Amino acid sequence: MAGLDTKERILNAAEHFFARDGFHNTSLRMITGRAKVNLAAVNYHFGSKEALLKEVFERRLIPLNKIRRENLERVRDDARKKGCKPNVRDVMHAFIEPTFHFMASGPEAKDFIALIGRALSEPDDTVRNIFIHIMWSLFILLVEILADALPELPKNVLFWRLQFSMGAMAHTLHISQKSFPEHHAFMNIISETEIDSLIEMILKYITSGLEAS
Amino acid sequence: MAGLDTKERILNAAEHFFARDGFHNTSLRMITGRAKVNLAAVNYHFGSKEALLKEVFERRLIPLNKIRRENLERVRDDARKKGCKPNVRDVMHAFIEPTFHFMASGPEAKDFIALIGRALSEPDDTVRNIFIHIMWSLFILLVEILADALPELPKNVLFWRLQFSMGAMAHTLHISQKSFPEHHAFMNIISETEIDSLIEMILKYITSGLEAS
DNA sequence: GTCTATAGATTGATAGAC
DNA sequence: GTCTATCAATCTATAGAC
Repeated sequence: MAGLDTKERILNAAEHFFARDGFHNTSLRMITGRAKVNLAAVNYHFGSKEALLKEVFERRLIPLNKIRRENLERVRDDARKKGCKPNVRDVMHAFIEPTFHFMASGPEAKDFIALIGRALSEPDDTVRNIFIHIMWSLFILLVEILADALPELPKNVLFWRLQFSMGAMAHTLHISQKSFPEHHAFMNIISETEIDSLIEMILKYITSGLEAS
Repeated sequence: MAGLDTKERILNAAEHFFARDGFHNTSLRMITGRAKVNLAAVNYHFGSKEALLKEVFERRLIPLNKIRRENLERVRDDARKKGCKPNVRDVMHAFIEPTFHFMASGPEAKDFIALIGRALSEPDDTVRNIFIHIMWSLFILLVEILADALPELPKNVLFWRLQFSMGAMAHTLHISQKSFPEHHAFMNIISETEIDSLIEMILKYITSGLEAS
């Protein structure tokens, strides 16, 4: 954190605590303490705690969603060129892969991944609304392409299966940082799982669930 | 809330706010205000805010898990009698159905369901640890029976697929009380979905994902 | 831009009268 | 068991010196 400027140090520290303890359970003093900046610096640079949270999300999600959108549009356009339906596995891969690979890109990335893994289920609507607002248009694009890929599936069934998939995804991102009680054999399994095989496993699971007869 | 005694009124009010706003974002004053009891009554009857949370969980989870355990053991014993493997769908039905049907049992039940739908992904470990401690032995039983049902599946793959299923389930319980941005057609789909068809949909999705080749 | 100091509000918990 | 009153700690946010 040495060479970074104040704003970035605050963002990194906030990301860490928001991910580990949640938004309301993190105080500005914890953040400024870890970032080694003055307490007043948060309000000087960001205006409020909530505006800080918004920037924590946007710093990572805007570039990440740009990649996801490009991936999704490519899958859709390729299918159109070939005159066939998009492949469900390809669609979900386009959506999922950037997030999971970002997770493996470094230790600070893990903080953020744990945060978005829980964003949909945050208790109060502060976090949830900021997250959904950023994600919504991309989610609609995903729904539309999946509807092309699974034209025979009733819309409400597609909606629910996509929600199941979002839940599976969010929970997976979330627990990648958590521990389990007792010294159970499963504990090691998590840490030993490589990121590529995890992507492979969740893609197979989700694709199978989405395509169920 | 009129005829109920103080302790039960506090439990109901706490359940409501813990589910809606989360543990740390709920104050004892909110709880006692809704329950129409004195502020000091919480510490008199429960000892602390955290002990109150524990009782909120236990009041519903202990009877619910008793049913789930009986269901699971019945599925396992039936399969043993017949000398065949347990059926994956039957196993997951035994685990899932009591929760979803409890959800439909009344308006207060919805508060609790939203709470456990988020328990696994709560920001801080207060809520999560209490929940996991109550659920752990049942979860292990579920894992063991599923391992019998899917003997050819590597243990780490089974573990992850079960985690995906838990995520799907938790997210589904959680969003059953939430709204989505904009007036999107999907909004109506949620509220119109009947509980039995929701159970059917999630069972089909999860079973298909667990059994994927 | 960074600091100290503090305002102003809210919190969980408790003491003690009734 | 229920009440009032209050403590001690915490929080976000800001004012003002440097």
